[in-house]
Formats: sequence, C-alpha cells, structure tokens
Amino acid sequence: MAQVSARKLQDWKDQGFEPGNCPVRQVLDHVSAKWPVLILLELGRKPMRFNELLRALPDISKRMLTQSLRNLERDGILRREVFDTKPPSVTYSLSALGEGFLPHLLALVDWAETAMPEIVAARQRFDTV
Amino acid sequence: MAQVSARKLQDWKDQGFEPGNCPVRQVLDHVSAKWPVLILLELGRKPMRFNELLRALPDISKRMLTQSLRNLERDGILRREVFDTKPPSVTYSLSALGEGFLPHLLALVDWAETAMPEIVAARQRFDTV
DNA sequence: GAATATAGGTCTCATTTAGAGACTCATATG
DNA sequence: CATATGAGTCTCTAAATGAGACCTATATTC
Repeated sequence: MAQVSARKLQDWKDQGFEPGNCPVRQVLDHVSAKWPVLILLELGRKPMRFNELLRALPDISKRMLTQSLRNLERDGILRREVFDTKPPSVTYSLSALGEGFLPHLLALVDWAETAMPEIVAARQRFDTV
Repeated sequence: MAQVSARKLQDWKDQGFEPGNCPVRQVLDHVSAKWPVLILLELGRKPMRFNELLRALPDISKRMLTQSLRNLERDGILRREVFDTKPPSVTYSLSALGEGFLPHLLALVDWAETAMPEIVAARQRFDTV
C-alpha cells in the first residue's frame, strides 16, 4: 500500500507537479471540500432543486452553494437542468461520474464514523497532557 | 447505495447536527483538506521529520505544516516522537488509525486520476459554451 | 390593485483563514 | 566570528468565506 502511494507521489514530482497544485488536487479540491461533500451526499439521495438544497443544508450560504454547484457541474460530476416553468426551475443531479464517486465518499464517511470513538479518545489524551 | 447515504444524513439530522458542523465533518476537515491529504500521502511512504516534510511539500508554509500536523496528531492519526539529540529531532509517522485511513485516501486519488480525462473533457465543454 | 412570496441567483461588505517570511534558541561547523 | 540546521512561533498581508441586501419575473393573498 505504502508502495503504491510512494510510486504515485514520485510520478507526480517527475512530471513537475507541485504537490499542492497538481491536477489531481484540483479535482479533490472540488470534490472533497466541506460543501461539495455535503452537496454530493444530498444529491446521492435524490435530484434536488437549488432552494431545496439550501433548505437541506441550512448553514450554507447561497454564495457558496452556487459556487460549489458550478465547480461540480463544470467538472461533469453533476448535471444542471433548467425547466422552462414560470418561474423557471433548476434541478441538480449526479452524473455517471458523480455516481461513480459517491461510493468513495461514503467509504470515507463510514471510516470517520467507525473511527470516531478512537479519535475522541485520542483528542482527550492530547488535550489533558 | 443512495439509501445508505439517505439513512446516514437523516440520522445526523435526527441527532440535531447541522450538516456543516457535525462530528464526522470535523474529522473530514482534518483529514481530507488540502495539506493533511498530502502529508498523509507522504507519511504513507515512510516516517518523516518536520523539515523533511517541508522539503517534500515545497509549497506548504511552516505555519500550515505545523497546524496540520497538530490536528492529525490530536486526532490520533499520526504519532509525533521527539528524540533528544542536539538539536532535538522530531519524527512523524502514521498511527494504526492513520494506516487504516490511507487506503481510502488512495482510493480517492485513484478515482481522481482515472476520472481525469472525463473531467478535463467536461471542463472543456463547460468553458466553450 | 398593492403587498407579499417564490425561484434562482448576483453583489457587497465584514470576518476568517491561509500564506510569506522574519525571528528564536541551542548547538555545530568553517 | 559568521553561518547553518532543526523545529517551531509571530506578525502582517492577501485570499477565501459567510451574512445578507438586492434583482427579475410570475403567482397568491387581502
């Protein structure tokens, strides 16, 4: 496992990528940041409209919701469909790419939930020293 | 899959967590943010010292390196060992918890690499419209 | 018919967070 | 004596976020 990691990092460096700004990181930035993660989890349940997402994520601002949706749309991870009703309605849903990513996200979330007791214990040890 | 996601999100909401600030998110913040990801990938190769990490990640600042290492140490994801040489040397390495997390991280990176051509194509379509 | 609501945003301003880089302290080297 | 290293800390500036006012068009309520 460590070898896989080692090889990959070395490859990137050989290709002249700064670790902090390589293509892979630009994708992860859009996909694993705070709001994108929550948006993808919501859209993993069902397609949703803009204001529906706003209500589902009560502490996101319109600004960040718009921005995160645009990034994910641009990367082809979700689809944006405008219906010409009055007023027009806009629906967001996962694309095939997004569906393919969701399992990895859920695995991460699962890990975090499982590891939580250990993490809480570790924090307590750290804080009381 | 979508059902798993649905259940989880609903559980969190039932427990009164704001999606943007639940315990799981606090862990993901420490573990999936830009610098922590790169630090974990480096430490997945081998244990490293502070300045060694600085050199391996040329575009991180000392400030962010210190901060990211502290968070990961506090969460029990990595171990910090001080050796009483002169000058004292400090070695960072993955804990068992960190080792358990690494595969998920590598899976994410793998996905990003595999998906990259599609993503690049999607961006081109988006930008030329 | 005026007031208010909804959808899907954009714009501005204040607060947070991150980045650059100077400085510390003790020892070692030329 | 000047300079370097290891492992940070501190300060100052720049960039990213969050809060919330505002916009356009239709529909609903009084």
